[in-house]
Amino acid sequence: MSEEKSLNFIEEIIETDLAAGQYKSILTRFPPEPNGYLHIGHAKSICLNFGLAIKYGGKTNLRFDDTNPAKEETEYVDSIKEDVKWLGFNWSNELYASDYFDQIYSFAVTLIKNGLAYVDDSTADQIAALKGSPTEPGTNSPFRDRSIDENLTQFAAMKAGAYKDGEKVLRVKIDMAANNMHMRDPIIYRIKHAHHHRTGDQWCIYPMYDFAHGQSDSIENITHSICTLEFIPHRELYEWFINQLEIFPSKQYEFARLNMTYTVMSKRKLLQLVTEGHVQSWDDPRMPTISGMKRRGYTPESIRNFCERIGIAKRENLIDVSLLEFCVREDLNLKAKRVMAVLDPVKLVITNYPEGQTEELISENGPDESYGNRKIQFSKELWIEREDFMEEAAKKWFRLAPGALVRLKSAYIVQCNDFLKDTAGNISEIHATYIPESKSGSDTSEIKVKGTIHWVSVLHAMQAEIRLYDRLFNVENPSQEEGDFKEYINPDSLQIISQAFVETSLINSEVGNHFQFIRKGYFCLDKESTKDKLVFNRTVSLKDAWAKEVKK
RNA sequence: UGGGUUAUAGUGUAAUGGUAGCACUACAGAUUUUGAUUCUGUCCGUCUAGGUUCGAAUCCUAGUAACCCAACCA
Repeated sequence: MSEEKSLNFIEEIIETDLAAGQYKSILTRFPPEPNGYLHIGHAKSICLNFGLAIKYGGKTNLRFDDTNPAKEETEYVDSIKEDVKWLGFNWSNELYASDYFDQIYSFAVTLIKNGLAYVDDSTADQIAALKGSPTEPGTNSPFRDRSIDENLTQFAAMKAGAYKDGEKVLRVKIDMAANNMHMRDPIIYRIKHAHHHRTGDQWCIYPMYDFAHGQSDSIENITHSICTLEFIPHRELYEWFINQLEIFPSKQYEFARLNMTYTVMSKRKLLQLVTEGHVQSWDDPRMPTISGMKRRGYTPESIRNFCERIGIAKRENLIDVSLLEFCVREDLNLKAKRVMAVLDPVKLVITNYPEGQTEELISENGPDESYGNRKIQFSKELWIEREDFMEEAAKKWFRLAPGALVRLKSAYIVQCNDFLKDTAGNISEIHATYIPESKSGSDTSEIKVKGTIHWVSVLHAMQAEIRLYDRLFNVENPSQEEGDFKEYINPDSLQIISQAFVETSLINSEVGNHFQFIRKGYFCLDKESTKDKLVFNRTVSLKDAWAKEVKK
């Protein structure tokens, strides 16, 4: 029957919890900070959190971790919601950490009342200096022993706006000698007179991550709070707050974030690429962002499948981008309508075909009948791919060359008998004769050819702009190289072909349609396309066995 | 030289003391009106050294390496 698929470590935990009756059902959350666009690494987290809830009959909240007004914007909130939906997931509740500011404030007051938090007047530098180092214990702040009443008064004054940014902070009283640096009296509230994208100017103090994230989890009754490895040291604090505040015991689990070859995956770096103009925008098709991949023509199914295949574990990883490309091809192979387009055109003249004659031929749209057929126009002069002709045929060359026979896809077999060169020595025109009885679908010629090439009729072709994308960086792991990661940007990551020719049927294509340009790759219509100027993005090339042969 | 986390083919991920499996990549072949797809096959692995055991990727001991932690970021 169905073979057991092995569980990842989080699924094992959940199954154990469920079997023990610890929870009736699970509740997960996807908690982005709205300070940038989502990337493929977030997709891994989204697929995990939503996927777990789907698998075990639970629910998932979308919660924005918006506790730092200086970095967060509504534009990012909107893009994040769009990207999660596009990936195919539905959240139970759209929530914001800022929804809980009142509640979190009262948690802080509780800690003060219990003698567990104090207002510290030290400067940032002083606090850092007293923090010690990983190998040396810290020192207690001189403000650590303020009275509860004084702390209460001062904290209220902080909230009321009596102080400037940085003048005071609220810290929690734990242990300045703890091995875990996060337990050395962490700051839980800071003063920031900044406009918040949702609460406006209502607050001038904001909770820190450690005093907002876990509290939000707990308020929502999140059962499994899943984050990435770098938060492991925060877990001890996460649990400390839950115990001290006696709130719902959400549990934190950590998995390894996604790294992928030839790209970067930090919002900070991606932001730089955008603001410094190395790419056009967050949704530039070369970006590892969800919106970039969408625009490039990747499908949600292929991304979800990719996330499924890479698995969930705790060790550092660097996933080969070719696995993502495989998933994209696998999906597009099933979905993309086949059409013909010539990217680097050279003219082929069928010398024995009647001048002025046009023929309507039938071509299949896909690998089987369910895709249907379409009509294509054939005439005396055709555009073919420059690389499909060789003046002197190489070994194992199946394409056009003087004297060689080749099939024009869905049309006739032709034989090349001449070619012309321009003054610069480039091939300017190729002459061939066609074999009338070799017509596709009713071939009685009994001629076998090894090569089939694509073409479009000169008379009927439409001009189009085609954008080819290559990897954004020319080293596997730009973040790990010496110096600035931007030194490793691939200067040729975008190639624009302004004079390509595509078949007429493409006039009706829409943004979001996927095509296979036969023998050239998968393409989609770009959002910058207009009726007068079609613009296509190459999503991914086809595997190319000949290119490999040439390399050898 | 503190604490934490992780080590399985080139990459990623299984095997929970009992035949080291799967996918991608690479390579070879078959089919093909896309040098695509599809199909078949091949190469390649348990961090090191000891130990326990009939039997160890798994348990024990000692090493080694990588990553994370000293933001009023998340």
